[in-house]
Amino acid sequence: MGTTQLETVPEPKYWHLKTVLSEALDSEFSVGEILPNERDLAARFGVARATLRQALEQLELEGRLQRRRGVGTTVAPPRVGVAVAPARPTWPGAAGDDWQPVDAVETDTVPAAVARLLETAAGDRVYLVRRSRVTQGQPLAAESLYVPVAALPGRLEAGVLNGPAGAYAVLGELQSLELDGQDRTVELGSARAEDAKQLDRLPGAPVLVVTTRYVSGGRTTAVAVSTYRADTCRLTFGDSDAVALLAG
Amino acid sequence: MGTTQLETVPEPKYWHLKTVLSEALDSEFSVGEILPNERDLAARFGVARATLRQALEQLELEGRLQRRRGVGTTVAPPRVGVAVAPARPTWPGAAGDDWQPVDAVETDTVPAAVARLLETAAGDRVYLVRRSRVTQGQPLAAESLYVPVAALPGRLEAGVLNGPAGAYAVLGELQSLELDGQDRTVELGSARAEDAKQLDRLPGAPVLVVTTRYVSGGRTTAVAVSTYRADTCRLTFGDSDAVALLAG
DNA sequence: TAGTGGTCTAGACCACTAT
DNA sequence: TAGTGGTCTAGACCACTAG
Repeated sequence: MGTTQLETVPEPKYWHLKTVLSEALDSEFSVGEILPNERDLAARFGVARATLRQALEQLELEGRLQRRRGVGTTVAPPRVGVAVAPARPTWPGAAGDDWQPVDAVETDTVPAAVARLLETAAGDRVYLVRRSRVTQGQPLAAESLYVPVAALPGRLEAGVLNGPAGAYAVLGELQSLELDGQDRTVELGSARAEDAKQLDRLPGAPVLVVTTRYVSGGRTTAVAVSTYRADTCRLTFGDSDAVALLAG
Repeated sequence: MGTTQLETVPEPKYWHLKTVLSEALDSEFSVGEILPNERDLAARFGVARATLRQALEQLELEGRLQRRRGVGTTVAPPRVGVAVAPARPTWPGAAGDDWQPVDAVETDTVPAAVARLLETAAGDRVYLVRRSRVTQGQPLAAESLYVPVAALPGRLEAGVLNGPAGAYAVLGELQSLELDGQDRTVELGSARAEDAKQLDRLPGAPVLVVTTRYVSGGRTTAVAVSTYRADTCRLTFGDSDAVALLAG
């Protein structure tokens, strides 16, 4: 201990900056308020714009900020809690789910990861149903539901598939099957171009990818890949007993 | 259609780069293989290093790559599926869970979000138990478990709290209570310095934050905040029926 | 058209790991 | 000590939004 020198912790500037900004957001800003632009902020803190942006990116990742090109940076509202797992297994499109059918097509191009779950071979035909989930005007999630054509009792004509009506048609066929169970995985991903558009984000935006496997008759009958905006969503996996106890 | 000009889509360079690299990873590299260093890669693709890094960051976020300072960039193995929700609610520390107790302390500083769930007031004493989850030598997750001192039947002396033994002591007290239910939320976060260290990542690394609320006697008795490495983990929420069917 | 965030460059230096 | 990824700079231009 021959020196009084404080332990030199070369904490990165952007990290320190993030902390400072985070505290400022708590104390001096309210939800929806617009921050100064990036050039001004960088100048105010005496750092390059790229460094400032690194801090802003982290805060956006944590759901504290919202940035929109051409508009500015605003203080984000708290994340929305989104119920992901219903109390009891149900098919997608069952009464009471929050999804809006968008369209449906028949195809044979299936992501490798999905094909593995469905145990389909290359070239097998599947219905692809696209849906979206919206609350209070804000798009929360986009979903692709894959159902092997062979898994449904009736074959749907290509003519009826277009648009939301087509999506309803496929979902309707599903309800006639008995659902034995389902399981889910959650992982981090980045939005593909198509999803990004639907989510009102730029391609590559961080998303929480929920993969749901529906089991019927001893085999996987459908797979849903739902991508939730990671900046605005908090996924909830409820236990109805616990919820009931606290609510009562 | 008066022009043969292809639609000019100014796809960002880093996005295109990411696609190219991603395909190369699929076809030309195997797990664990070392990529050329960033300066060489950037030169090879004719872009600035910062641009190349933007593409690598995305791929790392998606779990395709693993980068380590001073070492290099390697092709990551597929994400590990981590069971997050046991078939039936159990207290943390119950027989068979994968967590290793690290230590425990008594404190009155609780994150605001946790205090809200526990319905504790400022100054209320809580036990803070830290645990970690490891598979095959790789740290997967770090956890902070908060239990109000008032919620446990017996008061633990400060002396017994240090180290893993202290953690076991608190967890042991919990088992004596009846667990009515639990629920969980999953959201994206960035690793705090302490967690980052435990996870062998840099501060700010993306993590999946699982918040579990344990309900006993009609109130929230404990809250666990578990942070999983987002790059290496895929959280699974199993349905034992479905799993049993597929396994059989 | 003015102002915003998004992309990109060509450097520099630092922190860390392995030899 | 050499080589890696991590941080940082000071610019430039582009894509988008709104008045």
